[in-house]
Amino acid sequence: MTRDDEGVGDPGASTASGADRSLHQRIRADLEERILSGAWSPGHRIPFEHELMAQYGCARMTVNKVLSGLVEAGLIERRRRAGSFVRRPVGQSAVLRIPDVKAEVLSRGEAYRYELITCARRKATREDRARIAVPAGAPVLALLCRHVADGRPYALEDRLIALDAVPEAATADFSAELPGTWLLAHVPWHEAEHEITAAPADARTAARLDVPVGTACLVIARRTWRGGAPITAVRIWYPGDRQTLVARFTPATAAGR
Amino acid sequence: MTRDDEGVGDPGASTASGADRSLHQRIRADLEERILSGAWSPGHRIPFEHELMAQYGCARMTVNKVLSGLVEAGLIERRRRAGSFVRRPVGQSAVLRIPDVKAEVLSRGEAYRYELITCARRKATREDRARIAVPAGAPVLALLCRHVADGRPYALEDRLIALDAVPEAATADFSAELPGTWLLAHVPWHEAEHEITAAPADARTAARLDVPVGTACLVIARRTWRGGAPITAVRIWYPGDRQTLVARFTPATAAGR
DNA sequence: AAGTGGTCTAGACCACGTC
DNA sequence: ACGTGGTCTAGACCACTTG
Repeated sequence: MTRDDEGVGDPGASTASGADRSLHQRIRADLEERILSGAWSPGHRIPFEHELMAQYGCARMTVNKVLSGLVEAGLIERRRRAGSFVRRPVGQSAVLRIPDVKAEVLSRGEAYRYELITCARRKATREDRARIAVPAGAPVLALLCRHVADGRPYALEDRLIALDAVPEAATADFSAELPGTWLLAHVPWHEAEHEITAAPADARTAARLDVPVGTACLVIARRTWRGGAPITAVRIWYPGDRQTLVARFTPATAAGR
Repeated sequence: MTRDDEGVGDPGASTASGADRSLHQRIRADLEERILSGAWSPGHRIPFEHELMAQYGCARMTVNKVLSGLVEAGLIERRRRAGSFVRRPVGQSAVLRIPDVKAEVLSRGEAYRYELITCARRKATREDRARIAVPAGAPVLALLCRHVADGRPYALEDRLIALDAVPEAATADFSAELPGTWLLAHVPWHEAEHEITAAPADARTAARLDVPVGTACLVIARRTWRGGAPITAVRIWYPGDRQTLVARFTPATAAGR
């Protein structure tokens, strides 16, 4: 009756790894291992709920919780009457984490410094409004700042903040605090869009980054909204030879978890 | 006793949006809406399970399923005795989806063509082994191919395949089928790493992409493993002025969902 | 038509952390 | 110590889908 009188469904439970976790966690780990190791390849039919019940000697709700979790994680899909099947990994798509600049530099073991170059309040120009969708004439804060690693320019940050959405930004001291950090603390975002592209450094950008004109740069543009209203738009220029974005992941992280 | 005799917890259920979904889906949508809209800001304490039970007139397991789902989605965190709280959005980090080249081109509404330029089987050179960690002397397949959109070179793909791991690749016809697609169908990957960088096009690459030498290119390098064994390493060069990677997401997608 | 998953209930005991 | 979440049970009815 209890889950302890069944040994069949608990392969390797006597080893350290299977100990002292909850039953549904052990079942989930078992199934995930089979899927991620390839033992159950995409399309493979997972045992029915009643079979897993018998194997692990537990109630149906318990295996159901596990299988629902695997669906939410994108590892399997379920069809009534047919069964549960291992999902094919998501196309060629992938997921990439972009750390913030300061954390990035510090994690490379280099000294970090930040410099505010310009900070101007103005009514949004036509050019501004192409970057951040505020109404005509709405006030924006335009920031230009430089991230410095071990004394060398590391990245250039060019940011607009919609002051209607974030009026407190007008009085914030961005020479002391990173704009990104300040915004995150004061205005949680709810939607964001990233655009990554390669572009040659124009004369002004090249001078500020201390690289030759035309140097291939990685440009990351991020725009964030809160409830549909634009908050900020930022472009970060990285000289291409110094910066790479790296991501490591498994299908589980890519598919939904 | 049943869930129908309670009106309090079901705001807006009479509208079309709340109809005919399961109870836990409606509860989840309710809570997610409050969180993502900012009505419940980060740190806010969500009602206790027993409160939600009363509000929605349902069993504890039902609200528990909802709250567990929100944890898995990274939207809340729960502490015994203390309660459930809205999570702070993940740092400056972000998530980016990289679609595969063919889907990318077709989604832009352009005609897609693919050309195999070279396909060579060889023992891994020192240079190959810097890209793909196979044993010395192990056989690899080296492919070079071009993706063409509306008749113009769109991207250059430079790929190595470990033949020890994927012997069937030796006999595959890569002039007919995209290597990436073929691999995905024959060898599901389990770990992958991406590296994104900007680099100037060297003479040979520039010629094959039909751009001036030195053009800033976006280079995406992807390596995949199966159970720790390398399968393939690929570099895709995109002329920077034609290609941008775009990602749109909410904290839920970034945090773990 | 049969069997699958989808959903829900009304209990229960336990572990843990805050009070 | 108390109340929270964590987990689990042994049922139940329903909807869908496939054979």
